[in-house]
Amino acid sequence: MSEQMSKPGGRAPKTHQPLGRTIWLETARRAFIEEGTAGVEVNKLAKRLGVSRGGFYWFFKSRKQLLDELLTYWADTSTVLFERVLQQNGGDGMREYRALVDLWVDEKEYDPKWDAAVRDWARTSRAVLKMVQRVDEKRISVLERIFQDIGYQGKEAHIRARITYYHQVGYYAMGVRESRKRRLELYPYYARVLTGRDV
Amino acid sequence: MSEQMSKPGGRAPKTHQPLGRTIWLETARRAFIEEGTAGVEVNKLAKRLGVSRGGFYWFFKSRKQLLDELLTYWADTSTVLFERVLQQNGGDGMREYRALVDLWVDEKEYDPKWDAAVRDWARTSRAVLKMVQRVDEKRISVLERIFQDIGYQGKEAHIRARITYYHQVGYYAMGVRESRKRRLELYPYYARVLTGRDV
DNA sequence: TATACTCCAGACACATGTGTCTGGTCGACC
DNA sequence: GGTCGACCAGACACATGTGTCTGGAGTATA
Repeated sequence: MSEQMSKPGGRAPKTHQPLGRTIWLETARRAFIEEGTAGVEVNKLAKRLGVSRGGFYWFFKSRKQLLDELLTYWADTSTVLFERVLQQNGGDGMREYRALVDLWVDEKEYDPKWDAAVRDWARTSRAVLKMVQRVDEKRISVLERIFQDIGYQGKEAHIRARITYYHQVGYYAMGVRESRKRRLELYPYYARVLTGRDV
Repeated sequence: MSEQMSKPGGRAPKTHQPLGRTIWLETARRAFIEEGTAGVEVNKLAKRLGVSRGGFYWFFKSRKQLLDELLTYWADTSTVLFERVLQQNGGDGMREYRALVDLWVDEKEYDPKWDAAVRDWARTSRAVLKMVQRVDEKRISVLERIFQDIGYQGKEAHIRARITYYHQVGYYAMGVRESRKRRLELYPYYARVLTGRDV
């Protein structure tokens, strides 16, 4: 969420974003992850919150506006984690690679379901597709940088970045459910193929 | 499509599949690919066909039955193409690999959008997810066989099969749009990483 | 020609979604 | 204590979806 917090000072000091708004948004996000856009219906959200729809339209102009905000929310928060990997492991390619995989396997900060739901949405909406593609490009360029740091040049770094990223997207798109233990166990095998280096 | 054929006895000659039924199904399939399950609504299908909904319920008990048939239809037709690759290139791993990639790049017989739409659906339906996972397993075992034919043993063949398949699923899930020319141009680079062999 | 069967149009009853509007409740301020 | 603004309940009008039912066309069969 960008900046609609609290009311720290007086009655409404300055940008008093009323609390209820973020609750609607977060509820919408959860419903969206579970059921896709079909789940983001004012009726259903109100039922989840145990209130009537009356308040919703005080915060949002329409259901469409809510969906738009959901998308920009995702876009705003979806690339920072990737870029942080570069900042925190500057230069050491294999360390960067490892850090990224940890991010994926942990599924704490990075939520693949959030990603997958947006990707579904993109299938039936041009605007969403464009947004998702911009995010994907950014992420792939991060991966490309990692493979460059590992020692690959130009096109090979790019191809390895794409294979690694597509592979990851496919993994989540397929809805594979493996234990963390097994994923860590398989890690070196994947790493060897994808990085072409011993691990 | 399992077994809702005809009415062999009557005047309709033999297996006279009443034409209308397959038209409804095929229209549903197209709508499903374009808009997901939300597009498979009797109202919209009727509008597409320029008729009223009256006839639909003569062929189908309900919208749910139509969706069920759509799923089994997909499952029945979705693995045969993969298995044919093995049958037609028996033994020669690199030929098999090449044949499979041709299948993917051509997008004539194999329709990735049909796949992607079902995968979206699986995100919000347990039953569909199970079906998709069974199909994925079958396909991966075909790929595993290919990598075995290339010369990899046990776990390595399995991992390479999974990377290749996940990569492909991710590619389509991301909605990448590249020219056939460019995909063929990149082919050797991918092949070298994925097969670990020169091409 | 009479009959029977396949298939469709359109009305009905019902459910569920959206967005608007009116009338409140509640707490913070003067 | 009165006022004002943030917020919510619930009714309304409307749209769109499902599934049922009735009354047919149209065509092949007897």
